[in-house]
Amino acid sequence: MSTVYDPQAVEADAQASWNETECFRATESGDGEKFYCLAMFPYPSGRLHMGHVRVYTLADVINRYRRLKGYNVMQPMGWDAFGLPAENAAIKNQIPPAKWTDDNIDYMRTQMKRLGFGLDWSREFATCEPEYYHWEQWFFIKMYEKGLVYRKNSVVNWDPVDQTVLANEQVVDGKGWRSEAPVERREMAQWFMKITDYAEELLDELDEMDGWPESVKSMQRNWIGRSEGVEIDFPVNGSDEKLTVFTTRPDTLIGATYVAVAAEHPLAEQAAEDDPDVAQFIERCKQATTAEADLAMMEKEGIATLATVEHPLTGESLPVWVANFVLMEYGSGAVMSVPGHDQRDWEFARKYDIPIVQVIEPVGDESCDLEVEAFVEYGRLLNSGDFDGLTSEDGFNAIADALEAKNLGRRITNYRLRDWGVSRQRYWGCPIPMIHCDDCGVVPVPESDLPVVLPTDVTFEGVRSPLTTMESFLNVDCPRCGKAARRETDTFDTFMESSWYFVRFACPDANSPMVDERAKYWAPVDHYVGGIEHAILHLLYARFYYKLMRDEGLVVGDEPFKRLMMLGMVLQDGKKMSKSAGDAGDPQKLLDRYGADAVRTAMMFAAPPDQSFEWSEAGLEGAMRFLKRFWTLVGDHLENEAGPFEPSELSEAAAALRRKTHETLKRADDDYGRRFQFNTVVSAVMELCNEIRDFKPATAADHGVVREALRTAVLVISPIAPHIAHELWGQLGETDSLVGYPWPAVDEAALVQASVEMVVQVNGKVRGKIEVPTDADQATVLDLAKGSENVARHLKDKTLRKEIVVPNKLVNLVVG
RNA sequence: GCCUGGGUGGCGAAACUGGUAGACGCGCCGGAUUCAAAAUCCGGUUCCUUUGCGGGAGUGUCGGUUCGAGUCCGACCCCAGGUACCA
Repeated sequence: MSTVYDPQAVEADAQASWNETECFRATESGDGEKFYCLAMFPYPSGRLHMGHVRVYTLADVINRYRRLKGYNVMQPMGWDAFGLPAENAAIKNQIPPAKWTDDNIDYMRTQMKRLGFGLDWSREFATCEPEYYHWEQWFFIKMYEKGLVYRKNSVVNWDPVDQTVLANEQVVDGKGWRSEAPVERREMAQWFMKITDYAEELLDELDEMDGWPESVKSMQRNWIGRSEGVEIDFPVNGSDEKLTVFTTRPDTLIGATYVAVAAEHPLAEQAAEDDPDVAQFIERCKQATTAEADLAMMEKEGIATLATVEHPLTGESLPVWVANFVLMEYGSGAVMSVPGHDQRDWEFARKYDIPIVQVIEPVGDESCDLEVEAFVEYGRLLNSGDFDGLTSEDGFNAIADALEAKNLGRRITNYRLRDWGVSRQRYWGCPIPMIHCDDCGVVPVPESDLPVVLPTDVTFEGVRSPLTTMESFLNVDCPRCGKAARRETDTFDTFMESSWYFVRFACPDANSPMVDERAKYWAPVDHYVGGIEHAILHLLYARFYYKLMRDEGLVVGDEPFKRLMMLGMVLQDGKKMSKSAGDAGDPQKLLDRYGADAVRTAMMFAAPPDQSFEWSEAGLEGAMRFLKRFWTLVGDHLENEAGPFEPSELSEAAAALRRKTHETLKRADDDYGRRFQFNTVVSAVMELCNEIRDFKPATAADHGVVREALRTAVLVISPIAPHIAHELWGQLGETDSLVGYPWPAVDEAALVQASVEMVVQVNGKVRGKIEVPTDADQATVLDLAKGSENVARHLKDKTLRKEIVVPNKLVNLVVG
């Protein structure tokens, strides 16, 4: 054994051995219960950054730990290859997106291999390959035929100078990032998938998902946003039309003093025809982005129209306003306003001198002063005619009944969740397999003509998608009537690819249909690891897609991810890595200098998985030092002859080391398997190594105890630092592969201690420590506590009022 | 704005079920080794006070519950993620 730890040599050897035995290649016939371990696949942005190192190391730790526990583990890797950055690179550097993407994949794959992840590379694919997106197109048409796909108008960010649609990210301070022209809201026909049909199931199932963090379930619940309320019709005066609004507070209906509609609402457009001021206001409303955060923080503005509606219960005439905070995308694009009992309406009414009427009074001691703010709590109805005196709950029902009786309203369940808009006006994505025919309208591409292949030999002229001007792509015969027609040039949202890739990994070569029987063995994913930034969108779309696939008989079960581990962000300059500029996050130079094990150990040791932290190289030296010490510890030990030992005949010091060994084993098992906290596993192994260092073995039996401790340390650290563990395992004379070696049982007898230290508090402050026999009775403990010197001083001349004993932990003596 | 997290020494953190706050590591200080340095090894290291024993304060801020609060409750401040076209 070399006395110097050389990570480059050790790591090359270990990796060669894994490649040779193909120990990470997964098959359905493997021994043990199946375990599908998956980290969210990366977007090939260029080089790995420390955020990637973190997520893939964490997943690999779980992978390797599960193998030690006897599972048949599958851990694949692939590439989420479509996306905006490839197009930006193409526009900037004139490199075709396909080439840019392929180069990035090659570089990142090499880096991943260098990190020693136990991946089954035979399953690798990139989503930009026609063999993959073929099935996405196929499935989309299936869903179209099923009525779960439809087309409607929806708002986009329009850059009037570049004549193109911008992503929210490409809008900076309301201006296009390249043109710097103010963006406009513009409506366009787009494809949608009916995720709202599954809203109830997506919501209700969260309650059963024990393997998901509460915070993520809570975010998804709020995002889906189920609410019970009433849909109310306000007849439009001078027309047969009705203005329909939704409210969760019909108890406040009598207090409605106006209604407000979105700028794109037909009533607003009608009003604009007669009133240039309204027309001008509507134009101004278009000078905004589509981002909800911008809209929610925007100054609330509006303009009155001459139109009025009739209050459905009082018959009173209410003015119709056009307001910038009402959005056509949400519900019906209209709201009723009750300024007395809704804070936003109150502020709006104050600003524009609209009457504020109180129709709810508090029943408890809440303050209510409509001069100061709206009263938004539930209470008792007043100024509401026949409904006066009812509680809000009863008023809700009485008013809903009255509306239903007049056929001007109905109780409904409303969801905040909106249907999934999947159209993107971009080049580097999966072509939407639809054809536009002048005679037949929209016609799906026939199954036999799939896939619609994205041409990769393209040049960017300006910023618009090359597809829009590529005649060879555009021109196609209508599959229905045979006349000349045109292809859809929009591509899919990239969340489409990431919504089912994890099923495809089970059978990456399946070619009819999208997945085969192997998917039923591997899916669902048993442990899914990824960044917290995906808590809502990706995970919700993937859950939805899995249900769609279930309903097609392609997968079994209702949910795609049994256990979910959400990682905090690795920050750089206070920002998430994928957003920060430069390549300071590139791990390459760290791998060259310290090796993969040190990088992996430092990353795992830095923080618990769910916590965000600022990456710093400071921990690398420490990790490297630890690995060197570990190496030397084993080397020194091997100079001695280790013999067998009888646990009951060990010296006190040797028994203490054995106890530490088995405590470490127990703690690590709990941290790996239950708590999913790996920084403390590293600490535990460091502590064990420190105790081995401090132990002075005198006999062959003592060396045997050290051997057991080192063997345990190697096994426990192996999921985190697998290369050095592979080498030291062999050095310690083990001939079986460490990958998948059975995790040893804890010797409970080794954990038993004769006495424990207890803390003695007086009035909650620590005043002494006592050594007592384990599980000593209360009287013995109290006697020892009161007799301890410093404690006795604090008890002197005081009256003992209370004695609290927490067995084997502490005593608290309360004096007055 | 709204939803979800987070805030503990000089720094990364630990404290799992309300029971010794700061394990483990980084950094720093002192020592050994060395001609010297690097590397390595040993010791110390929350702050204030004390020669020492000890005493006091302390987990973002303010308040509460409790024998006892980093942990539970209420209000607030700051930071991060998401906010439907970044992925």
